[in-house]
Amino acid sequence: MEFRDNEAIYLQIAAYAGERILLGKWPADQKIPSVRELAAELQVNPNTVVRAYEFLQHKEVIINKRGIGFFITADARERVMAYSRERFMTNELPEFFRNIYLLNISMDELRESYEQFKAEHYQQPGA
Amino acid sequence: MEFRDNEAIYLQIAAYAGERILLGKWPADQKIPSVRELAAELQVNPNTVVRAYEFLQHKEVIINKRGIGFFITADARERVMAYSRERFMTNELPEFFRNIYLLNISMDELRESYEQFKAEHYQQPGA
Amino acid sequence: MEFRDNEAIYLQIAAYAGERILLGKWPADQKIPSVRELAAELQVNPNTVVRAYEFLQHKEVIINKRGIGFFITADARERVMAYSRERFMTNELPEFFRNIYLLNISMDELRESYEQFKAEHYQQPGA
Amino acid sequence: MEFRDNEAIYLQIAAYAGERILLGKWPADQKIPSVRELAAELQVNPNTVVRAYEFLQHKEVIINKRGIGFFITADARERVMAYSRERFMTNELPEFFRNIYLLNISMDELRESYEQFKAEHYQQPGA
DNA sequence: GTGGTCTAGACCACG
DNA sequence: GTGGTCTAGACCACC
Repeated sequence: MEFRDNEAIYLQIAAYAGERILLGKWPADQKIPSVRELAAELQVNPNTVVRAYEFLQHKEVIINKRGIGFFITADARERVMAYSRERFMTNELPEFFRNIYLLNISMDELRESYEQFKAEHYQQPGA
Repeated sequence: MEFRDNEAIYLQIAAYAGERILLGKWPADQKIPSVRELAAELQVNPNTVVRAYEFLQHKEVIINKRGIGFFITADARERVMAYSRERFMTNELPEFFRNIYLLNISMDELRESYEQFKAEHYQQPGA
Repeated sequence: MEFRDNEAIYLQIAAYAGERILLGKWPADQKIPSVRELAAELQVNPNTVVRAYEFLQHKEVIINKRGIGFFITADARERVMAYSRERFMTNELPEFFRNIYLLNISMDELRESYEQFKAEHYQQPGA
Repeated sequence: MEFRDNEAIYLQIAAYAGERILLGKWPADQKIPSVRELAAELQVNPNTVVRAYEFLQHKEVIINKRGIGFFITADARERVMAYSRERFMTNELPEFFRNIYLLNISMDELRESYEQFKAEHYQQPGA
């Protein structure tokens, strides 16, 4: 995994976890990698993973079973969806609309571009 | 003017200037507010406006006539359009597509929401 | 039994044992549950019960008869009372007073709340 | 300032700030010490103060004005009162009642002890 | 000057 | 083994 430098690494890790949850790859009650494991895998300092997990724990997306590790909460999916949508609506969408207006980009262009994006990134293998 | 806290203030000021240029409110060759004027108006540190103007100057959108002030360059509009579009396409759009896919937001929802946004922000009163 | 997450589980188990002793439910010389029994009942790691029993043994509240099990000591009640009171007076009470002062909670409120607490938790049914 | 070792230092710092706010020593809109200042004063690592300030910021008790520092929010007092009371009621009070019941401590003893405590710690000089 | 982040490394309690 | 905390030190963007 490679990190963009315009966003804190620990937030990118949290976002990555959120994405896995939304995609159903980390179902409820499943144990997630330990701090040390994930740090080794991502080649970051364990403290950075700790910060990411603190964020998710604070959002009640994961929960710590002491001495054992972190687990996905029962309603993690709904929670991730909720705060992601919240963030999207208030932070990203107005900026996005402002940009496409000023740059004179039409919704039809977007639709086309989006189809291509989905095909590239989320293509189902059996298509 | 109020600033979002997820982006540097000087960049928001530069974006504000870019918007005025794109909307034709700051035409070519026009003098723009002095650093001190704008700092006072926006209630920010003058250094912050300096950084914004440095950014615009570096993009050749404004030019400094020493002792007089900053002026919009002849092809400012094209330049703003160019680098804004560049930034939009490479930075924002992929992230945006990823989000609407994960959050399951349809293009039809977006279209509707966009119409409302335009009505609220860019509606000319005498149309 | 459910555990609070602001205190070590083994200490909560030890406190639970102390409570039973103070309430006279575990009289002197009585055998207490084996480590494995209690671990199974509380659904915790046996090591956790071991630590709780070590704590109580160190306080001379229980004693190990090898091959047989743990037994309540003759003066267990007095010992529990002593160290609990010690802990209460030096650790909890000052913090408690500081809190009710800052939060502006009166002793009358407390008295009322306490009566309710006793009624809920320690009311004997046949009174 | 000296720290107890049964609670994280950063939480003790946050609690110290909360106390100052409740006592009116840090009124709304006031700037609080910078991370580095407070770290030097308390002789802890700056990161530890950062964690304390993160906690308070998350509770909306302080707010960061970028490049300037942290400031007490307008309703900081109410917020500190709210979450402190919440914590007190759910975490400390039941434990406290359980203890005084088991230790057979009367409310009259407490009242007396409390008066003494107040006299020692919060005595007004002009009495 | 301000806070924000990250690394490296350590120690600890807990299960 | 697990996470939680702290230190030391560094670099950075920003105001």
